[in-house]
Amino acid sequence: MPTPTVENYLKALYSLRQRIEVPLVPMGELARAVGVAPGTATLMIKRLAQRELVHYEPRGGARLTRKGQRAALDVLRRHRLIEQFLVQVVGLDWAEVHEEAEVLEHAISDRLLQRIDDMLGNPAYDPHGDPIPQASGKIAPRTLVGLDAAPPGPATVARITDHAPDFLRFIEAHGLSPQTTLTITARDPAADTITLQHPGQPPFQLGQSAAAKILVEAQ
Amino acid sequence: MPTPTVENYLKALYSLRQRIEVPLVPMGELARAVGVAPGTATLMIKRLAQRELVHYEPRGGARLTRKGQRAALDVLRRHRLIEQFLVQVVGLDWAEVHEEAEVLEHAISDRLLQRIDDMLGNPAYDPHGDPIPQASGKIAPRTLVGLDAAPPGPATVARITDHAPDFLRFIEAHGLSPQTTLTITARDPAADTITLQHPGQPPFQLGQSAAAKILVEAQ
DNA sequence: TCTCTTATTTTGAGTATTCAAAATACAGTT
DNA sequence: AACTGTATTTTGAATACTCAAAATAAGAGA
Repeated sequence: MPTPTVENYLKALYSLRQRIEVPLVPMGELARAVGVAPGTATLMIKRLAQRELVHYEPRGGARLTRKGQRAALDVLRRHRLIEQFLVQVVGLDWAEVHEEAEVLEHAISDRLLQRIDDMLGNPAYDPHGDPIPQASGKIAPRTLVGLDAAPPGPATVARITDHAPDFLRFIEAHGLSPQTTLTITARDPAADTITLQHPGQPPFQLGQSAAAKILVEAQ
Repeated sequence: MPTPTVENYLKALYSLRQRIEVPLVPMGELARAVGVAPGTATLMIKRLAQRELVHYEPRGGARLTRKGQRAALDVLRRHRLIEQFLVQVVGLDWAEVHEEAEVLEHAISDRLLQRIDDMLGNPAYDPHGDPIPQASGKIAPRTLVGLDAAPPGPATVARITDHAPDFLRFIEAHGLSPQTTLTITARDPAADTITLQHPGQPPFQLGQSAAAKILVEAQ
């Protein structure tokens, strides 16, 4: 029974390992992600290593063990199912649900989670297009490309990797929510922009860094 | 911003003061209600007194201040709205929702609570018939009598004061849920039972202590 | 090899909560 | 008025988490 704090460290470790493709997550990174002083992260990681949730190399960094990854996926499942529930059933704005889920994921019981999963019909993705791990810990595999790296032509938005409310509102306002299909009409490496177009609408530009946060189905 | 622990002490103080009609709640009572050792309760109450949430008389007991009562009603509101939501929207069994709400009441945001309140149409009562305090802290006043003290004749169940899952399942199985109307046909002080009857059904008995936990509208 | 910078670890200390057990106060006998 | 039982308070210690600042290690450059 990990505490909410422990769950947050595991979750952070999991997603940092996804982003940065490094064998070990350095303590500084982790501390920043969790929002604590570096020394605090070191201390906590040593405790987690004792519980065999992480593998820790002093001055090197840490990585989840299989056991730790299992626990992290469990939290992620709760988080994403709650997000989907809040949008689908409760009708909250998808820009707001991340913060809510951040807290509720540590409070929800297995029974309630199960009920929610049933109500939603075992969804595979949350409102941001993030895959929802199954109770077994399995995740539906998908190959996605950032909009910045996708070839010109038609594309279907699959996932938004930045959950900041402002960014999500921008995404929504520009019709870039998951499931939307649009056309990549041009790419300008010099200006660092790509040009997109919705059917029957004027084309518009997106900067490279914003485009990178929008993943589309790989053709 | 009280911690979950503090909220639980305030809630316990509030309901103990309802049940037992005493000016001060003794530390022993409180400790038992919160589930901690007596010394722990004393310690905590002294801290709460410093924060002006309770009035404390050493060797006498404690009672909520106006500020403390406000905070307690706030928790109670969250708890009961969550219960009503879980039964009404999520479809959980009313015997189970108490424990769920016990945890979620400390995790839910004001925004989500507001949304739930709207969805449910500002309910005045939760599934057990307990009144839901309004955001302002007001509670709809009602005069109820225990089934053990109600006069013979027709009666409408309004509130079940014992939230133990087993008892609630018993209540449900015997058609004694809130809103149900039935007839008190007899009262036997010697045998310590009262006899009830649903329209068109055979009468049945209830012991005095069980009957006391079932409140009906006072005629 | 020496030195410097930077990241990491260690140390000392604080908050919030808890318990067990010793000390104390009170109330009710006798 | 002394005695006893019970409830309460105090004390000492533990757990889980945190920070700030001092100490240390490792890599980069001279």
